[in-house]
Amino acid sequence: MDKDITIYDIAKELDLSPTTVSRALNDHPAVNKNTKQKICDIAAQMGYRSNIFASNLRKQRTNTIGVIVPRLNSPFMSSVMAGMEKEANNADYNLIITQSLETMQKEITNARTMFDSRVDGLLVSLAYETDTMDHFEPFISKGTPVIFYDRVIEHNQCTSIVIDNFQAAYKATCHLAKQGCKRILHLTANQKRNVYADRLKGYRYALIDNNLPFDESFVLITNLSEEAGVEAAQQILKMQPMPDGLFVSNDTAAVSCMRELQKAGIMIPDDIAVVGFNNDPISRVIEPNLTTVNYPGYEMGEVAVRSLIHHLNGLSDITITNTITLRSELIVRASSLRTKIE
Amino acid sequence: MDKDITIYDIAKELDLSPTTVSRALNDHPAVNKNTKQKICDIAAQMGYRSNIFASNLRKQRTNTIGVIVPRLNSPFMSSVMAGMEKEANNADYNLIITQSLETMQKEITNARTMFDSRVDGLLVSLAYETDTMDHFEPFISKGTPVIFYDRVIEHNQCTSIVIDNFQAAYKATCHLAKQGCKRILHLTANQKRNVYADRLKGYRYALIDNNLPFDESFVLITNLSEEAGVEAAQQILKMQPMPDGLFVSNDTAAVSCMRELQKAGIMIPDDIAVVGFNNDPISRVIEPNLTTVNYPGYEMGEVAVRSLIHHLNGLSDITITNTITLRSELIVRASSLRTKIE
DNA sequence: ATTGTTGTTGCAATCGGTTGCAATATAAAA
DNA sequence: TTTTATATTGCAACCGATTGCAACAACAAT
Repeated sequence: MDKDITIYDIAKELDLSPTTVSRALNDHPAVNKNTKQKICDIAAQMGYRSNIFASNLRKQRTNTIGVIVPRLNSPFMSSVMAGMEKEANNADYNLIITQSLETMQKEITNARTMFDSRVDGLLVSLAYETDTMDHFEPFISKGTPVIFYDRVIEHNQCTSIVIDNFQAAYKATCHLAKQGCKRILHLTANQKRNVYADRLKGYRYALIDNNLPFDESFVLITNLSEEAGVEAAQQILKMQPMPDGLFVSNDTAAVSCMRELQKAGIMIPDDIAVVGFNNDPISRVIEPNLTTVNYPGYEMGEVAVRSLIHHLNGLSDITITNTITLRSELIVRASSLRTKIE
Repeated sequence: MDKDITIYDIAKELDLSPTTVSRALNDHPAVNKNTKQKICDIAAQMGYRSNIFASNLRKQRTNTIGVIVPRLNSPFMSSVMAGMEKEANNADYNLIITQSLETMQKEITNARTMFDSRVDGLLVSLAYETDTMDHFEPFISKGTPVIFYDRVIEHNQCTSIVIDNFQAAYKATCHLAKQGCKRILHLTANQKRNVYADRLKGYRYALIDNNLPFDESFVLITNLSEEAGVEAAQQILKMQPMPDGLFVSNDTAAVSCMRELQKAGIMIPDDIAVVGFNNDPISRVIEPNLTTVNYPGYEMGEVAVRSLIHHLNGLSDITITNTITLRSELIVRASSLRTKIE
């Protein structure tokens, strides 16, 4: 197993040309059946493996998909990655994964790496901060497809894969209103990102439709970390009057906020009803169980990769498709259910 | 931005040879300072980017690390991935990630993919089922370094990166014994894997050292999924007498088991004290908070990549290093603390 | 016997960098 | 002035697979 076997070695062995060997191994129709069989047998026997660099160099295609993700270690994003990996693997594509850690700087560097790696396509979920698309232009102008998922942006050459954040937030807020909440606070993140902007909008429309006043001081913009949840709770405790409903843009912050409120003696859902977002495992563990929006991460990953590969194979065209919206649903649990009202 | 710029284009532009251009861009010492400067300037200006396939083809090196992981979507593994990505990115390496989904079949396919992709090194955490190492032999005999992390196996050419599972389990079990538990049940997984075999061993030694009898029916082998936790709870409820202590090999199963027990009216920790493993976020959310073993996933990922790259750069030799053991610690929380005993 | 068709194979160029060795220029030493 | 050392640069082969085009054989159609 010292030196690598090449098609030249196989060719010499069978007294054929490298051309024929190459064709045989790629199942080209213009090769005699017997010859093909013989070549494949010998190849297997000699332990041949194709040199993908030579192949890529020649074919100008890499069979590699680049993924830029804000953070790998969140339950939602790791589900997305798992779904992507499965689909990519099925279609014989490799995945190169990098994380932006929510900074635009790293996102730009990552994009550059992907570009240099000549990925066949790029899947991106934007960092909190990102406010320019310049780093994706090289892909566009080279014709490399770019698909945004979850944290997306409008671009006339790129498909976006999302859930209906407006709708989800609208329903979540309406649900709180139905439970009798009059002063609903919204804890969310950077408004540059569609997911948070849309949710805020959904929240506002729901307030209007339920004849509740909108109060700017009832919208807290944070990074939705565990700590942010705690801080939000401390702020809430100081409010006069306190909110009686809480709609948080992710479960991590919702849970840590709930716990901090509980520590201060607040009863959930009676004093404050809470709704989260994502349906992370913790939402089913916290007491009372957290009402949340189920967010199909795994499917989102699958769909993203599948769309990309379809496009690469010419089976569809993502420059035409604008947006793919996946179904999400409000899962009502005890954290927002006021039995007395029901 | 239509056609890619090559070193030939730059060469022509400056009336130099491609050789010199290549050398200049790689900061080769045998190139005149001024020439180098000029070349770099033009390259930047023309938007040149190196074709890594041509380069890899010639250099027989890929600057890519392969990672095989059982599942991407677990809090522990996604932390490991995050740590790996950070370190790899720092050192200008790419990561190709695949998941075995706990089957040996997929692990073998993945290894094959990695081999074909000619990764410079391989990081592996074994699937539950795996019981042969044949699929890693091609790497070994080609001199491609392989490092195992977490779910490891003894191999005289490979370094393993682990925590001291024996020690951790020993401490966890002793802790339960100190809390007055006399009948401690151990819920764990496939004994093919070091992590679970070592923990069982730690559990057994702890029983001995605390003068507690070992009972085979008190060791449940499962896949540690959420469902497995529920089933374990149902089994436990049927036991006569019931265990009064529970040491579970991960937090997911520990939590779902606890909840099922609580549903049946069991008081935790008074009727049954529980210890988990991993320090997942849910362990801090469940009521009562789960005592668990803190498991440095992020660091493990960092260390794995760092060791690999050091080896690749000749700064160390992983065929000499046998095992790198990271620190872990028992985090005592309410799920195992019996105040009356304290 | 001639032309056409189909099936199979090979030639040679190509993808874009890298590198051993030789060539040349320039400066320093004899 | 000649010799030797040093600094720069280029030639040409190479890495391994792919592919347009031509070549050739075998056989059918005319």
